[in-house]
Amino acid sequence: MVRSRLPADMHETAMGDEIDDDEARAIRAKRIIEAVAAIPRGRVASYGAIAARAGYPGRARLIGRVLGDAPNRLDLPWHRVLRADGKIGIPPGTAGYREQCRRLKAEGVVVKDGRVPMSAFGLDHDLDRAIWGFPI
DNA sequence: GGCGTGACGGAGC
DNA sequence: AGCTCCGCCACGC
Repeated sequence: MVRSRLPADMHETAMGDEIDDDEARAIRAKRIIEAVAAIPRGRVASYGAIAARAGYPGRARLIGRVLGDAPNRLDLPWHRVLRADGKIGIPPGTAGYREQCRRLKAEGVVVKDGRVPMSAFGLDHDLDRAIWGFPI
């Protein structure tokens, strides 16, 4: 059993439990998948927000990696994850890009030129409404 | 063990 | 809005 040397997984081993790199990857994937699964239908979140919510702040790129490896499960709303500016992260012209557009529009999310207005569909929208009583 | 790459993000211009 | 850098870091050569 090899202790994980992945820098960001050190907190996993801080309690003294021995884990190898594969297990560390599995834990990361699980947390990230759960965070993605928690995005409500018709709403979107940024890679960075999911990273933070999964316990990996500042590591937005990790989310793209995990989602890229994850199977295209129908029950995993991977399409609700976008760049911070609302743009689709998958390179335009690819099948994945078109699929993401399709799945977003299918649940009422507005996609214009490969971009979603985060102010209207991002989770902050709900937060602002909860705090202020209306979207700001 | 370097090195380039990327489904990122923020700052600066 | 767009375009550099720069920090980030797992992966595959």
